[in-house]
Amino acid sequence: MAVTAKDIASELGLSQSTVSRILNGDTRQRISAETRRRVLDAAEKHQYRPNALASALRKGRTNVIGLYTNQAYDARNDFLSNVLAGIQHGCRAEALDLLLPVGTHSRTPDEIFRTLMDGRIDGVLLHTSAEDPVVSMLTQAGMPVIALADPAPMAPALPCITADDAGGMRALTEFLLSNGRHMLCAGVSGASWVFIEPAFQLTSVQRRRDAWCDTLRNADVDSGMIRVMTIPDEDCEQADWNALQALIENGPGALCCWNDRTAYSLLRQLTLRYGSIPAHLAITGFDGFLDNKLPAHRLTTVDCGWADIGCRAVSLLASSISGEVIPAETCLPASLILGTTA
Amino acid sequence: MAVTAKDIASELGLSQSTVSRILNGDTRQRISAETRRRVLDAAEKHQYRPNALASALRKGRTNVIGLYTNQAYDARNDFLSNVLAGIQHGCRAEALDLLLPVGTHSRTPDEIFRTLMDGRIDGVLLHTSAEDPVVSMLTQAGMPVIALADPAPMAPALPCITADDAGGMRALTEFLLSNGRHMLCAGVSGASWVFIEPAFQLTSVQRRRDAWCDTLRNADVDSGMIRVMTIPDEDCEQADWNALQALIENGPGALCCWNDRTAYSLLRQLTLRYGSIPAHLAITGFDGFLDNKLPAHRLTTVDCGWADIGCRAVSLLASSISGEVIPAETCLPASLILGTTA
DNA sequence: ATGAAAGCGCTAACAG
DNA sequence: CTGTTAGCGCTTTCAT
Repeated sequence: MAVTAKDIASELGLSQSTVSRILNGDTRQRISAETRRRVLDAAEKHQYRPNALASALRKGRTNVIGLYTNQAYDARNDFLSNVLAGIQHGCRAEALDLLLPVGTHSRTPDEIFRTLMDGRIDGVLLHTSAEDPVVSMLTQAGMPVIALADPAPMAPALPCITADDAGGMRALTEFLLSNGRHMLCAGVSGASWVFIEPAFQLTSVQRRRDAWCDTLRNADVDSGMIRVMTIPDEDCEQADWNALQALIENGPGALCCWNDRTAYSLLRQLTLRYGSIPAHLAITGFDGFLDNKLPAHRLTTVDCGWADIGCRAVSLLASSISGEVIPAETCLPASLILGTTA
Repeated sequence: MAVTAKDIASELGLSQSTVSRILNGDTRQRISAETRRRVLDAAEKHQYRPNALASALRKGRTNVIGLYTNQAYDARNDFLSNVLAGIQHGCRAEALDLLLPVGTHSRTPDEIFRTLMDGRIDGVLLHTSAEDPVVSMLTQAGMPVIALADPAPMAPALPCITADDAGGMRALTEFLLSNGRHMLCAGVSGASWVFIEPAFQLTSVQRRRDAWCDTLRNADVDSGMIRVMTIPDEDCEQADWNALQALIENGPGALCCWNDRTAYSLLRQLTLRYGSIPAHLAITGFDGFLDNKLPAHRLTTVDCGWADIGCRAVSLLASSISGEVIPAETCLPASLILGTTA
């Protein structure tokens, strides 16, 4: 059985509250150097460690935050892996621990809400869709919350941390217009500009698409050559390949995928269908998830710094927990990664 | 402020314990259907959720387990990513949540031990070196523990879960001998057999190396052609390339890397030095971490099912927590993955 | 400078 | 069938 403050107190003939006071380094009251030493020694000797549960119950503060995502955790999920690594980093800086309440997908919103609100955590990092009822339940209950990556349009009050979708996409598109494969340079007409996005709508998707369209229009690209193509999910296997094929075989073009996962699936499909990536195509992604094993190609993409975002999210949440007012949106810069696909 | 059982009790004119009893579904005592209904309704109405801290404090059971690793969590760490995914899965099955105590690297063993023993967790999954003092501190303190992947030679009592290192390596080596690139077939003499392992010694490394050596000797491979090469870390950049080059340019050979990470680094180095992977070489790894983006090669390796191991580890830990005796070692099968590198 | 006491919210033994 | 009581281990007034 673990040794308690009470044990130490009775061994030393002191009251438990005195022991607690000393061990907490309470500076407001004066304590005799003598007693302090005795208590500290005894604590050391018995390997005393305060019970975090009791302390948290009393203080109403656990120093644990939770991560709630509606995605199944999966080693293949680069986004989650990267963000999680950053969160861990941030937790260390803030002296917080991280609780991963599991099975949060595949349970009812109500159950999830209960799990999240059972007193074990001080705040929650959210990565879920805007329609997720859990979000509003949490905010209504007053749980400190930071949304990761996507501002929730339905809950404008929800603070969030994002990558600079617009800035990153602008940089990427300007690169394509000025320095990309020569067939695409601003002067060249006849090049097709295709933006590939998923059927589900996220704020980040919209922001990227809009920045892309705007940048092209500002560069006087013929709007007849600009096209947004929707795929059901994130995988280009499901794309409308009749349309895509027509575009591809018609001449030079840029296939701008809304994120890296879609870009990789596009590269895969092109390789399968054409034997290799047609040289007159520029393919780009967005996220900065580079292959760390055997890169057959280095994707041209935008580094969102997802790990930094995870880390920063924790520090924001910590501020929120301690009652500070935090900005509605914190947007971190995104930077271009020049690969070989554009 | 959250609504408590006491609130509900006073609203209904009942005692708090009655409320608690009903909400816990205590079946030992009979409760009037009438009261039950009233309590349940009130709980529902007020969105009552029991405080997990108070409950845990009282019961001495938190239903949370911890993961302690001496590695820094990193999105690039395939092992951790895979195991973590499996752990999450296992936690769901056991109705446990997972606490990631952070900064466990970069703190003193004593601090880590304190963090792990502060009452928040019922058991710990370990992934660390055998010499880590935290391990013996935990076992001595009676904390239920399962070691992941590597049996700790110093603490034979420590239950662990492993992949079948020997079986997997045997299957892999036999494949090389019988079906691999034809220059290596059993009949062909003059082929070099190199096992590449790290300077640090783990049980899994030894088991793999021994199974490899044994299988070759049993196949009557000239022991003069068998060689174990040590690299400082896991990266082949640091290998003795003079020796390696001599072997490679001397004729056909198999370069058997102790794990996938080393194998990928070897493939990278070979590509850098020779322009491509020399056709007369067979390269193999061990782990089953395949590239999910743009595989330039598909590594021939052994699937250890790390996610399954993570999942199973949780179920073992759950048994251990509830007092059951669990086997010293649980070894899960490993299976061959036939790629293009051997 | 230290002690006594109240209580965080819950469970579980014991009464009745 | 339900209420009373006694804690779990800690923090935090309020006394002394």
